[in-house]
Amino acid sequence: MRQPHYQKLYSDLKKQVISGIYKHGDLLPSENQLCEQYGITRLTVRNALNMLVHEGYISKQHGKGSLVSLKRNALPLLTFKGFSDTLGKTDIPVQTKELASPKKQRWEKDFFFPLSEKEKKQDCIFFQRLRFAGKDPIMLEYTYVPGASAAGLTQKPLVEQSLFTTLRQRFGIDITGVEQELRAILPDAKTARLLKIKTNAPVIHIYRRYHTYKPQFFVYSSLFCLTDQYALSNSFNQTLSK
Amino acid sequence: MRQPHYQKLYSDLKKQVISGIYKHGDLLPSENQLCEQYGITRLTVRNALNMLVHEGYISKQHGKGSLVSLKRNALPLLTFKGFSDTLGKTDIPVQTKELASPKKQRWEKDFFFPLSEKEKKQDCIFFQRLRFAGKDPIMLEYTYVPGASAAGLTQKPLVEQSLFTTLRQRFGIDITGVEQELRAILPDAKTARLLKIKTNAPVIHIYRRYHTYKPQFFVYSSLFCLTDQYALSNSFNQTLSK
DNA sequence: GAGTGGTCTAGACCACCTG
DNA sequence: AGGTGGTCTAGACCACTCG
Repeated sequence: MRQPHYQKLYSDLKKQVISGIYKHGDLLPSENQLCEQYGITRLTVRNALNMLVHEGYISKQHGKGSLVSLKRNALPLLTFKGFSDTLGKTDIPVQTKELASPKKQRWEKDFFFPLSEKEKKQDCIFFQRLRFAGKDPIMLEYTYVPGASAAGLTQKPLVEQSLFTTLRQRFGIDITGVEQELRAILPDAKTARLLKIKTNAPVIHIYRRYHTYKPQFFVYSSLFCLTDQYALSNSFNQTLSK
Repeated sequence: MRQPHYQKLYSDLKKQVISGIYKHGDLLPSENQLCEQYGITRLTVRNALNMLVHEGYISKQHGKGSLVSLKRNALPLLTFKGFSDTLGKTDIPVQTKELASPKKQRWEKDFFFPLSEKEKKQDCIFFQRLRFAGKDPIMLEYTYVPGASAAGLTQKPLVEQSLFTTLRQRFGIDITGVEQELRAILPDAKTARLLKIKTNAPVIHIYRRYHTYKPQFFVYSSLFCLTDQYALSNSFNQTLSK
C-alpha cells in the first residue's frame, strides 16, 4: 500500500510547519520548486498544498506564494482529527486517562444519532476517557465503535493511546470526515465531578459521527468540553473565485 | 470577470442538492458524464466535486459514485458562509433584525483579536444584529468591518440584508475563510434580555476573524448563539488515502 | 519582465465496485 | 467486463505581485 505523492508532500510540509521550520508569515517554496524537488507535476503539488490550505496551516496569495499561518492559543478540536493527532505535537502537555476499560455492550436506547438496522443488531465497544491539558481536565469523551469490525479493541491497549491510530494501524480503518452538533449546556452532577467544575459552569457538548473509508461504518462520540482555559478553535479556507 | 468552469458546475450542483432535485442517497452523474455535459475535463469536474465534498453536501465512493448527503435538523453555522448564505435556502424561516444602524466608531480597547497597526489607525463600521429562526431569537451578532475599504456601508441598506453579499457586490470583497474560537458562557444581563433567556442559561460564544481576498483585510464578529432549539452543526470530509 | 499561483486540456494507468 | 473514482503526467495560457 504505497503512499501517493501528494500525501508524502503534504505530511512533509505539515511536519515542517508544526515543528517550526517554517514560521508564521514565511513563504513555502513555490509550486514549481516543489515540483522539481519531488519530481512531480504541479497538479500533484497543488493537491498537497490545498489540503494544508483547508486545514488552515497555510494561505495562498496569487502572484506571491504560500504563506504559513500560525494557530493561536486555543484547541483546534473542531476538525475530525483526533485529540492525540491534533494536540500531540503542540507545546500543550496533554494526557488521557481511561475512566474504565473499553467494554462491549448494547447500544443505549435513543442513541444520539439514528443507527442503521445493521448497527443496532451488533454490540458496540464503549470508551470512557478524560482528557487533560497540563493538570486540568478539559474534556470528557464517550466513544462508541460498532462491534463486528472492531472486535479485539478491548483486548490490547490502544496504539499510542490513540483510538484513531489504532483503528488505522490494526484495522485499516481511516477516518475521512465528521458530522457534529454543538450545544451549550450545564453539566449534570457526574460530569461536573469528573471535570472538577460546578454544575452551574457551562460546557460545550458535542455529538459526533465520524465517517470512515468503509461505507456505512461510523464511529460515534459524545464530548463535554471545558472552554474556560482553552477555547475550541478551528479555521477554514477555501479556494474560491468569481 | 468570468466565472471559472468549476465554479459554475459547483453552484449548479449545489443548487440541485439544496432544492432537492438530488436527494439524500442519490448518485450524482458520474465524473465522465459531467465532463461531457459541460464540455470540460475531469480535473475541472473533480475540483467542483471536491468543494461539495468538503462542505459535506456529497461523499464519494470509489468504484461507485458521488452520493448526496443530507443535513440534519441543526444550523450549519460553523462554516465561513454567512448566516443568510447558509440558511437562506433551507426550510427554516430566518429573519434578521438590526438593533441599531451600522455606525462608524473607534475600535474597542482590548479587542478580541489582535489588530494590526494599520487597522488600529482607522475606525471600524459596527453592526449589531439579532437573528431569528421563526419567532425566536437564536443568535446575537456583533460585526466589525475596518473602515477605509468599506466606507459607504453605512450609507445604503445591505443587499438582501446580507453583509457578505454586500461586500461582494458593492466592494468586490470575497470572504475566503475564517478562524474562530468557541466558548460556553453564561450571558450577561443585556445579552440574556436580547435573546429572551435567563442569565443562567448557557450559550455558545464565538469570536471570528474572516479572511478575504484582500490580504490583511479582515472582518471580525462576536456571536452569542442559543443552542436549545437548534444545535450548531458542521461537517468535514477529506479525500485521504494511504 | 520574471516569477507566482489560478485555471484548464488531453491524455494515461490504477483500484474498486457492481453486473 | 465495464464503469467508477483515485492518482498522475506534460503541457498551456492567464492574472497577479514585485522589483
